[in-house]
This record gives sequence, C-alpha cells and structure tokens, in this order.
Amino acid sequence: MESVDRRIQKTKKILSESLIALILEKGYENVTVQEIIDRANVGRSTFYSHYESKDQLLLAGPENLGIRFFEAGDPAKPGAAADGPDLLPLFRHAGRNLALAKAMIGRKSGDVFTSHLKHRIGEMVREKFRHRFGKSKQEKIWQRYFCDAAAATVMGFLIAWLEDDMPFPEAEIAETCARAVARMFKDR
Amino acid sequence: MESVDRRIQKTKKILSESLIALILEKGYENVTVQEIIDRANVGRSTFYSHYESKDQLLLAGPENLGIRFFEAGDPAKPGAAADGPDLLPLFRHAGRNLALAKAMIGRKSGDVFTSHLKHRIGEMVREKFRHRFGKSKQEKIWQRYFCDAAAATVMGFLIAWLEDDMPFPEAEIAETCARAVARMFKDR
Amino acid sequence: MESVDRRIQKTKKILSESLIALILEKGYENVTVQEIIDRANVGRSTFYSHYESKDQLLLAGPENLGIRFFEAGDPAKPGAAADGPDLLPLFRHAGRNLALAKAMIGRKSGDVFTSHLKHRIGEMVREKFRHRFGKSKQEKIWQRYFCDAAAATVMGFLIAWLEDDMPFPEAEIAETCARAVARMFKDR
Amino acid sequence: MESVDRRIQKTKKILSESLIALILEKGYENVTVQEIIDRANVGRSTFYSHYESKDQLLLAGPENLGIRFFEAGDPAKPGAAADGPDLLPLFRHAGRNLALAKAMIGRKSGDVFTSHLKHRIGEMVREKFRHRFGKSKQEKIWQRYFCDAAAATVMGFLIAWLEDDMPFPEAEIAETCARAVARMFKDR
DNA sequence: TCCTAAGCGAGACGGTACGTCTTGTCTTCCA
DNA sequence: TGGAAGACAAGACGTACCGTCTCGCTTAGGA
Repeated sequence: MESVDRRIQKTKKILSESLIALILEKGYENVTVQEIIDRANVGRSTFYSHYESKDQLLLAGPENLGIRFFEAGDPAKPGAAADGPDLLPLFRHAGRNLALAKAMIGRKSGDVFTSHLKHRIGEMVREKFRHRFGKSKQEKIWQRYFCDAAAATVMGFLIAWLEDDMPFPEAEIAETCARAVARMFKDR
Repeated sequence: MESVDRRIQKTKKILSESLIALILEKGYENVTVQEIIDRANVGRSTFYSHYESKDQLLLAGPENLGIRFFEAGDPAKPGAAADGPDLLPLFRHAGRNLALAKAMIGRKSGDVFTSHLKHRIGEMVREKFRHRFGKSKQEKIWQRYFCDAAAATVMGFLIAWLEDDMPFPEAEIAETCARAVARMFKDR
Repeated sequence: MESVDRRIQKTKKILSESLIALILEKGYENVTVQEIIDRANVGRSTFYSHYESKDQLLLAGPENLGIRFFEAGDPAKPGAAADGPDLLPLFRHAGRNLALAKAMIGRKSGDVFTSHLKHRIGEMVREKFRHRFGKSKQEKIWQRYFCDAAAATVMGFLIAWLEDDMPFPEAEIAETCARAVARMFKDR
Repeated sequence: MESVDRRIQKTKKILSESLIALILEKGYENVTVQEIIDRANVGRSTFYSHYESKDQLLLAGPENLGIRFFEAGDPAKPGAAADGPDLLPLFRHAGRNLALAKAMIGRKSGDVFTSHLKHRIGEMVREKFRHRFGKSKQEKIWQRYFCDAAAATVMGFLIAWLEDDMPFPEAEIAETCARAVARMFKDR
C-alpha cells in the first residue's frame, strides 16, 4: 500500500517536472496536456485520474516536488524593514527554487498561481497595516485598494527579480520592496 | 469608396460591441470567435478578413467605437498630485467608458490589453522619476523594478476602482493613486 | 446598344478563355470562381450577372468563343462507316479545337459537359439503331442500355484520342469508332 | 488489444454505412463530412484519425462492411460468353450488394471508385483480347483505345442495370454485355 | 504461491473551437 | 447604366486539444 503511494508520488513528481520544464520552454498557455504526458511518459488517463486540469497540476507543483514553497512571512514577526511586511521568506523561497518559481510566477506562467499568490500577499499586507484604516465603508474600500496595489507591487518586484536571475541578494530586494510598500501607506 | 469604408466601420463597430458584451458576460478567455460573430450577425470570413484573432479585435476596440481612449497623461504637465504622475486623464477616460474599460482591463479581461497598458504606464512613471536614479547598471535595474511595481500599483487601483463601479470621484482616486506611487519613490 | 452587346460578348469570351486555361492547368474541379475572375480581370458580380455557376460558364464556352462546336453528325446522312453512326463531324470539331475540347471533355474536365455530350451521342445512336429493337418493355430497356454503352464507347475513343493529341487522322478514328459501335449492335 | 481493433472496426463500419446512406439520399458530391459524422454519431477528429477524406472512406466501404466486393472475374476462366470476358462475378457481386454498389458506382456516386473500377475492367479486357493486337506502336494505341472503350461499355451496362434495380438476371446482363464487348473487338 | 485490486500506458472517442477557403448575394462607385 | 471592385453571410474544411472512456499489462499485498 505504502509503495503504491510511492508509485503515485513518483508519477505526480514527474508530471510536475514535465510541466515546469515545458512552461519554461514555451509558456504556460502554450503547453498542452498531451505534451506533458508525452514528456512524462504517462498515460492520458493517469493524468486525469490525478488532476482535473493543467491548472491543478501547476498548483500541486510545490507539493509534488517536496518544496515547502511560498510560505509568506509571518506578519507578526517584523522583518528587516521594521515598518514594512516581512518579505524575506517569500523572496528567499522563490530564489532558492528559481526554476519552479519562474515557471509558476514568471512571465511565462499564467495567471493561475500568480493571482493566488498575489491574494495571499494582499492578506499579509492587510494584516500588517490594519491599524492604518478606519472602520467606515469608505475606509474599508481604500484599505482594499491599497492592499491590492501593495500586493501588485510586491509581485512586480518578485517577478522582475526572478526573471533577471536575482541580480540582488534576497535580503536587499526583500527590504527594498518592503520599504516601498511601507512608504505607500505612509500617509494612511 | 468612402461608403465602403463606412460599411466596414459599421462591421468593425458591431464586432467590437459584441466582443465587449461577451467579455462582460463570461470573461475574455471564454469568448469564442463563433459567439462574437453570431452576436454580431457577421460571417466567419468577414471576421477574419478584418482581424487575425480575438486579441486584435480587442485592441481595436477603442478605435472601432470612436473612443480616443487610454491617452496616458502628459508626464510634463503636473497633475493634482504635484509630486506624482498625472493620472487623471487615465482614470477619467476609463471611468467615462466604463463598459469598454471593464472589458479591456477589468478582471474578466485577458492580459492582452492589460499588459500593454501597464507597459505604457510604466514608461510614464519612468519619465516622471527619471532623475531619481543614477546611471550605474544597478541603478538602472532598480529603476526598472520601481517603475514596473509602480505601474502594477496604478493598474491595481484602476482595476479595483472600475470593478467597484467608481466609488470615488475620478479626481480623488487619481490623486490618491498618484500620491501612493510618488511615495514609493520617496527615498530614491 | 449594339456596342454594349459587343462589350458583353467580350466579357463572356474572356471568362470562357480563362476557364479553359485554368482547367487545362489544374483540372475543372480545382478551379475556383475567384481564379476565373482574377485571370479575366472581371468583377465577381459581373461573373454572376452572366452565369449562375462555373458549370454554366463551361457549357457556354463554345458559343462565347464563336465555335460551333459539338454538332453531332446527322444520323440520316450516312458517314464513312456505312453501318455505323456518322461520327466524323464530332471528331473533326473536337480535333480542330483541341484546347477547348480537352478542357471540356478531357481527363481534366468535370462531368458537366461530358455527360451532356454523352447523352446527345446516345440519342444519335438510338436514332441510328432504332429499328433493331422491338417495342416490348424489355426491348426498350435493352435499347437504352445499348445506346448508353455505345455512347460511353464513343466518349472513350474521343477522350483518349484528344488526350493523346490526335495520333490518328480524324477520319480513321471516327470510322474505327463507328465500326466498333456498329458491331456492338450486330446481333440486335 | 484485439477488442480495441473491434471498436475501431465498429466505428469504421458505421461511418461507411452513414456515407452510403447519405450518397443514396443526396449524391456523393453533396455529402459533407459533418453530415457523415453526425449520422454516425462520431467525433470529427475520429473521422479524420481514420480517413483523410470522404474519398478514402468511400473506397474503404467494402472492407468496412466485410464485403469482398468487386472481385473482377478471372479472365482465364471463360464465362458464359465463350468469346468475351467473364463478367458474371462483377454483376453478381454488385447485384447482391445493391445499396453499396449503387452508392459507389451509381449515378449518385462520384468518380472516385468508378474510375478505379473502370480501370480494372479495362485491364481485364486487355488481358482477354491481348492476342488481337500487334506489337507496333500504333497497334498499342488502338489496343488502349479499344480496351478503354470496352471498359466504358461495361460500366455503362453495370450502372444502368443497378440504377434500374436489376431488371434482368445477373447471368443475362453479364452475358449480353460480354457479347457486346466481344463484338466490338470482332475485326481486330 | 497464487490472486486480486490498483496504478498505469496506450489510445480511441465525442466534442468544440480554430483559422482557411469558396460560394453566391449585395452594395457602392466609376466610366 | 452596366461593370469592376470587393464587403459580406454562410458554411464546409482539416487541425488541434480537451476530458472521458475502455482496454490490457504490471505489480504489489494479502490469502
């Protein structure tokens, strides 16, 4: 039973690897299920017995590869930039799994994981700057807008940094990004 | 000859209108060429004689509808937020053509126009904050990152504001957004 | 008024010429209306104002070119082969307008004119051998079969002879063919 | 593995049946691939994975239906008409699979199979009457012409007989036809 | 040791959308 | 006013993917 599971894990792993390789080659949108299973030497039905779609396989990537991936930083534990969110874990994890990260959130990737990650970053930011906004309906809206925009900013830094193959150390990019975000909220 | 052109314009217009309606109904990715032409009462070959793809039709939308659309603000002419980019024209044009704008850059839209617009905003920002960055290779990279992130921020505000059906006046959102962007660059 | 007619005739003529040239190039079935009118430098609507279809244009070919074409021989006036149909006019006309004939009844042509011609030959043969068949229903059927078959035979000779660019004199092929046909009916 | 083949055979069979039915309804040329697959309840891609075209499907008809079809008679084994080709098998097979035969060689059919069959009959005839022709170039040509014409004659009889739903017994039509052919060659 | 159930490859299949092609109709402009 | 130009609706074509499915093969684990 346990070795059956191991077999399944192996299949899932090779599927994720194939998908990542193909994304980096030709972009997520242009990858077909047929190409994935051909490269993985896996039957069509096997693919669909594990995943409903390409999207699901993409999202399962980190788990299949045994990479505890985008653990966003703990907002409570203040990072280097005392007044911004702690982005170091995010940049660190991404940078240390460059291929995977590029495939999932780089320019060749689709929106699937990107928007998911953006949302999580948004929540982190919201937590961090919760006290800056009032309780009125208007203030709630502004809060949402600022957090969305901040998340977009972080994503922008992250994607650019990855695509450039990390021209700066993790700490520097994380801190600079965090400071930029913090500054956005300055007059709030 | 001239009335032939008029006929063509009519066809193009109805095609764009159909596309926009369909995007708002079901999302850009889910719209098929067949649906567009069915709704427009246009032959398949007519569609392809004018456009190579859905994407092209989307991009031609403003022109077909006679809307001088995303004229990004003049970076030289300082807007309300003295120290930020002049975003008022952008928000104004978008807000005044809400359906079109939502279809092209809203959550239901695809990346086609969105990335195009983001790029143009990025350039506007770069122009505005050119003097904040040095000439070293490193500085150039940071400049790019900041401008990309700023553009993402603007897009974030814009999309959210449109999707919410403009809960704030054009001027207010534009100025708030511009100020947030300006603040990002504060220690640059 | 008369010069208008002349203009029309000119248009029809060039259409027929274009069609014939195209048939010889690529076979009747593969010729499109667009190609015909392009080569003829004629508008699409002009074509359709004169003819309903490619087929009709083909059939009008002889008239447009001023060629009194497939005047099948007079069955009454006995030809060289005293006991067969007088096929000389048929072979003669065809041979003397080789390009047209090949286009209309050769291997590259379609069935349109071919079947038409075959039918007329069949009638000629029926006339010639009317007296060989009785009046019973069965006899009528046999008569039809024999005449059809005879017409097919003539067409076979004619097509082969044209495609070979007339390796025998008109008189010889016509007579040989007529004799073969006559012999088919021998025990009738 | 074998049952996969069986599945394929079933698909091919139903495709052929659909094509035949449609030919008889509206003529080969007017049948579209869409109609075939609709009637067969088969996907478009399934059709094209088995056949490149309507033509190919038509030619595969006999095999798909398990009918060893147009086995032309053995020219060596003399048929009823001692001096003509043995056409009995041809007429017999055709008559016993009337629908298929009509679809493939009848008036509603196209040229695809018809010309193929005609060619085979021509070869049969050539074999039978080989000794009647000399070895000169001219004689070779005449031989070709006569054989073509004879084949056309046989086809004529066959098609007419099928379209009439076989008003004569197989043996009678075969013999009459064979005799007519034989007579064509009489003075050769 | 054999048996049975699951994972799996292979790939046929129905379906849908694509972009191309051709047809026959229609409208506009020009000579 | 007739013909050239060509836009147009219609719809078939052959291709590409998708997600479902059926089939045998392999391979463990429990009997």
